[in-house]
Amino acid sequence: MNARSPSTPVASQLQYVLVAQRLMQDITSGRYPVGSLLPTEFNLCTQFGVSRHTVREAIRRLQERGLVTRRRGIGTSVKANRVDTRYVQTSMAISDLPRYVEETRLVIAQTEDVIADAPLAELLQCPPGQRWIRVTGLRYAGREKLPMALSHIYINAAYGGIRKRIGTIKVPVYTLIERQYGITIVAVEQEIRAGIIGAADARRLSVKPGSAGLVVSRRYCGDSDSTIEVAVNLHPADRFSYSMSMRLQAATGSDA
Amino acid sequence: MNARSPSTPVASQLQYVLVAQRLMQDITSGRYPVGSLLPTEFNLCTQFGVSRHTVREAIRRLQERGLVTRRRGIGTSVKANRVDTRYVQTSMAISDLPRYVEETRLVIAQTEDVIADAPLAELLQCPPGQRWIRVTGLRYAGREKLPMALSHIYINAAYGGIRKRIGTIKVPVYTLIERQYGITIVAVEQEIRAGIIGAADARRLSVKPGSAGLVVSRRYCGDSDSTIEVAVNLHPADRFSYSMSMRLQAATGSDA
DNA sequence: CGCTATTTGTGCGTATGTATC
DNA sequence: GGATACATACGCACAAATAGC
Repeated sequence: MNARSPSTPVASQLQYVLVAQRLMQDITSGRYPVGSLLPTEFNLCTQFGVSRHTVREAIRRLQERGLVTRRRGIGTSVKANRVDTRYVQTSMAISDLPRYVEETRLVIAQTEDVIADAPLAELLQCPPGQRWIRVTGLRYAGREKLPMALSHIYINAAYGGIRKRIGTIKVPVYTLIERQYGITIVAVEQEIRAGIIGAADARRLSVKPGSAGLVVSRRYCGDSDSTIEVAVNLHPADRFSYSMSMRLQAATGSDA
Repeated sequence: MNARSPSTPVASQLQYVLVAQRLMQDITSGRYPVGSLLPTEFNLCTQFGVSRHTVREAIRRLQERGLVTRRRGIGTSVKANRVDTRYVQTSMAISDLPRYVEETRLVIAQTEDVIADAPLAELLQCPPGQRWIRVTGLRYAGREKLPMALSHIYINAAYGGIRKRIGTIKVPVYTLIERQYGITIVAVEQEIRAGIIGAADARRLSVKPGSAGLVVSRRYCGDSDSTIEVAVNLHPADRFSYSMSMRLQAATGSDA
């Protein structure tokens, strides 16, 4: 179709893209060194023969990539001469830690004391023989009839005081612990894997035995990596998916 | 939890910030639920008594925060109703994705042109009928004999120039595109779900048909949410789990 | 100190292009 | 083809921050 050389980028007919590309070239080539000022917007307008709106849209792209900063009354200064993916911080919004709990309700089926045997100690990352409380229940989303998950929540026996409050209010268990014992969850480790739902769990979840499920295990850590709570949720495959998005964080122009 | 209380004084007199705040409130409050469409730009103009330019600037802020996506001819749809949580992912950011690829090798089985039908267009978030390139292959970790994933990579036909280079070097496909076409991946959306591995896929992965698998779909977005690449990986449940850790971060809260 | 010129930031109006239904 | 809705692009005016006189 078009005999363009393989290394040539597709030509965009968009004015502001063209201007942005030209400026990026001029920055990477060293025509506008790091620390120097770009020509003024008005200057670029006449230079490229486009409106100020277009120039600003082009510079906005440079700014989003962390190449320049703009300061009112000063101008647009070059901050970097290449898009550096190493230090570009990716902030991500996890869709559901608090929201997940707020919009679902946990119906508790069972609460029992357990002593951590070897495999459980592995999961909880605690020495074997420790006492824990295991809460088992079904989690429902909104007014859905079918449960979205079968939950097993393990609580360190040291925080057993919250036992009676679980399920009574729409607050995550770890928040209950944080409030009552004045501690803070410092980190969360999460593992997601797939699994087959066995006969017993399938009956509780109202799915066919042998169907696929998503197992989400979360470990809530306090100071010095101590395990405060571990939640294991088994989701039927067709009732839950885990999604998240990561965005490039635009460098804030403030050179604080 | 930095929800703005109604009594909080509004520090900014900027029109587009005010409009953006109002819209964010209406999204988080559920007036505009996730999946619904925002009023049209023209509609918002009359509603807030501002110009379209201002409305667009406000919506741009929502877009930068990952709250909405805009599609020409359709409208502005709500993607999420919460800007941020207390937790920020530390272990697996965009910067770590390249490493994942470097430590694995992709053996390509097939490369073909496809036209996006309705379901594929949904996955790729593109209009139906568009041309894409689909690369199918098996991904191996280290020197393992058994593949860790069956990969389907969809590449926008506009970036077909990288076709021959895939698999030849240990670099992610999206990096190839970024380099050759001078564009930047601005966001990544990821979805994880469970599924049953069918007969054909099971044979390629050397697993028993009907066993469980983890499906990880990643969508790499360029500017204005355009889809540049989509990668769908099907992992046998016993060969892969997705883990990450989040550490508490001081609430950003900075709306500035 | 105030004043002015410069430069980016905000905001308005309008027109046209393009994708979707 | 027409209606709708976002995308691009032009123009203009004024505000706010800065630097220099």
